[in-house]
Amino acid sequence: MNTPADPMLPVPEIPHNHKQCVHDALKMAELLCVERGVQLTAIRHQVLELIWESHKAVKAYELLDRIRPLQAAAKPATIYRALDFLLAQGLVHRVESLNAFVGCSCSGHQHEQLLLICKQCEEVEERMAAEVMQVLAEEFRQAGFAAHSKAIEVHGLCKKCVG
Amino acid sequence: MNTPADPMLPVPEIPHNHKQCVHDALKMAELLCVERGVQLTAIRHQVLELIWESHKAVKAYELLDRIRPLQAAAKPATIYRALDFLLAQGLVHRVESLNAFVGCSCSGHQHEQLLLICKQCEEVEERMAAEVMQVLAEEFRQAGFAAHSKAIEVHGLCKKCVG
DNA sequence: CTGTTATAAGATATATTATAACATTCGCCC
DNA sequence: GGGCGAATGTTATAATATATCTTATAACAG
Ligand SMILES: [Zn+2]
Ligand SMILES: [Zn+2]
Ligand SMILES: [Zn+2]
Ligand SMILES: [Zn+2]
Repeated sequence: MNTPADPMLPVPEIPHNHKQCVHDALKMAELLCVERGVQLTAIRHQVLELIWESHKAVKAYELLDRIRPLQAAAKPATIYRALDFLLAQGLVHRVESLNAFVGCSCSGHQHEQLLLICKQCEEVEERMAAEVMQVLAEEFRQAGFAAHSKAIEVHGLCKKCVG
Repeated sequence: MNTPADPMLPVPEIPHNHKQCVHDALKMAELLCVERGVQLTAIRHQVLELIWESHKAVKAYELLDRIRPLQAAAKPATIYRALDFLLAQGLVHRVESLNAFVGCSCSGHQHEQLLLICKQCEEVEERMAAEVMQVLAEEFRQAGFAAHSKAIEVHGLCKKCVG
């Protein structure tokens, strides 16, 4: 259907093929939902797809506007319910400091990563940051704190934009 | 004025004298504002005092309700402007994951700490977490990311509540 | 004192984000 | 096809935040 990138060409400067990104994320989501016996309904699938249109964080009401061509009757609850589901399944992250949502690029694994949020291009990079998490765990131990969920959100300029 | 705690008594179980907390925070705020040549006006001072009533994060509209006996004409903008000022001066932190605000217990020094947010008692503990910040800095270096501001917010149970 | 500038606060309206509550429909099992 | 729970439709409203325009006040220069 779409012209695929020639796999023989060296592509040193293009860090990723976004179509592939989206495809992988959706396939993974479908797989995980089947495995877990939960329903990735049409609306939920559409919302996930809309979130994955870019690596930028998307606002709930932006999603609402963008889903209307597909779901004419969509209301805020339509979006928030889909988001609740996707968050519960770990398929998207909420970016607390933006009141926005971004696709999770590692839905299979552990969650609670480091989010690097670019002020310029608005893209959000997710990183496991294993060492950070480990040192953080030690800090909790010292503080006598039993952590349930963590959000590490950093605003700044990404590699591309820092020039 | 207030009965001071006898410094000779061992106080093993009371971790802090909150009146002292508040007093120190307000004095520090006044000092810093003078040093910086910015105005800690009556409204700003009152808002800061209200925020320091406890170590819980406070919502903007709670502050609005609570400032009305003092400022009958207060409107949302009254509070948000005061909060903007206090945030800019590093005198309070915004807790992104709660849309709420908490007094900064180290206004003098560096900012961007780790916030440990208790689900039970709702108190927020602020920690410098120097080692975490250092490892995080290394992570940014690897990612080629130029960090401007960070928020590390962890929800869970604090020492007192974890039992 | 008076004009000028800058900052703060008052006032009104509105934008943005999120949830509650209840009705209806859908998919599935029996 | 009847019953059940999950998902969605629908309406209303709550909660959070900002924009804009006006008025007041302080600091300072001429
Ligand atoms: Zn991509
Ligand atoms: Zn960027
Ligand atoms: Zn205290
Ligand atoms: Zn607690």
